[in-house]
Amino acid sequence: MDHTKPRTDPRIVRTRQLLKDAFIDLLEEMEIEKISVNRIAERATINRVTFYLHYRDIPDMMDKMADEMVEDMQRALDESPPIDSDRGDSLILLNLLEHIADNAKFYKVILGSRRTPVFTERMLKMLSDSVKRRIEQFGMNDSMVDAGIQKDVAIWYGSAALIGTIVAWLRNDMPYTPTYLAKQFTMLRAYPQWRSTEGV
Amino acid sequence: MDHTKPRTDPRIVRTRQLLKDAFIDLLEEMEIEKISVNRIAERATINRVTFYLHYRDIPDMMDKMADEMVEDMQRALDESPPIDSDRGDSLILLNLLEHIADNAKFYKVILGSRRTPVFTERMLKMLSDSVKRRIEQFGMNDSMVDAGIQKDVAIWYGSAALIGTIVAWLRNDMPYTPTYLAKQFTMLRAYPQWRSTEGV
DNA sequence: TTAATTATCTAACACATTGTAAATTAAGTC
DNA sequence: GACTTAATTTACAATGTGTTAGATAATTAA
Repeated sequence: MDHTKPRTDPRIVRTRQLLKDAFIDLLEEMEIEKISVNRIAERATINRVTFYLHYRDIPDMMDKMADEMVEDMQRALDESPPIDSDRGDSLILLNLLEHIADNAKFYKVILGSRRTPVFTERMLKMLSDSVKRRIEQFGMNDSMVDAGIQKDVAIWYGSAALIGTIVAWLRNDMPYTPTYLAKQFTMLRAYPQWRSTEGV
Repeated sequence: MDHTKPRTDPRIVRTRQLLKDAFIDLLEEMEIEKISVNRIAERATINRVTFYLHYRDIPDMMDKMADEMVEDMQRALDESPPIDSDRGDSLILLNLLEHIADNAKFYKVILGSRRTPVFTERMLKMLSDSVKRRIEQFGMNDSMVDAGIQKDVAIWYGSAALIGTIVAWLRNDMPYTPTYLAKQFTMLRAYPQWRSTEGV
């Protein structure tokens, strides 16, 4: 089999980049309901017909952008050092947080927008898969097992807490450094979270 | 001032109910992008023009439905007994979970749909306000304060974990009873969640 | 029960958006 | 420089949007 990739035509790269940039641009300015293929093409200075040569429709474009986002995030996670130190867990997350901070404009628009759930959905899936793998590899905390906590509930809880915190962090214009936030995660996991008289 | 409410015309009640039911119906069948005012009116056996007598457009309709949803949820929370027993916290949540279970069809469609973030957004806001009020009333756990956990991060983390777990519970067709899930919440808050070698 | 009120329906309109097609021009590859 | 492929232009039918004006039906008040 020939795996020499054909090196895509620069025109394709250029067009897709222009379209994606235009989309992010528009998302900053208006609700997604108001964004049409017309507007995207106009903003990208690309003919509308050309849009359809690359994407079936806007949701299809968003799907593909979400694919790329997840790939980037996964790459950031994979670049992390192996877990060996006792602070390994926060270090892994740190790389992800730093990757997000480095591309803050993109992530703030895409994850912070109130009407683009595709992206948060995909990120949630990635993180919960990741949490799941680790739980299956290492098992749960003994005290959790003893207490009768269901594995799937722990996965739902943990991954939702992660992504929700990251999204809130972005929406609030990242008031903490990635390092500081990563430490907060470690502590939130390490300490019981509420007194018995609290909670919703 | 005269506060005798004018008792809304039954035709208005009927029409709005038909429109909302039709919308939920369609959301079960197709992605929101494919739902038009045309289709909603047709399914509701209501003239399309009549739709515009009640709502400005589809997002406006969703906003109003989200308002009503939050009102219902808040009512369920308010009906809860005051916190006096040492299991008070899980009992409060229990009423919310039971309310959701009682209206499972509606909530599964509305919160489970991958493209209707308005509703999860609003629920997140309500829950995080609720978590915030309690934290401000009772303060955080001493061990959390000592560890230097930020109040806002704790709020983000806790409310995102709550809503994410509830949404996952719905999407998985509620494999646990409300009571059981409420207990899981209590335990997840009471025990450290990961060993030091775990986490994303 | 009748009269007044108000919600819904009908038909029509201008306009935007969608998705596709065929022929032409421009850019990139070999 | 010849070949290949991407992007453009122009055009089209179909669908959706939001609004208007007048007719009809249901509700309420006298």
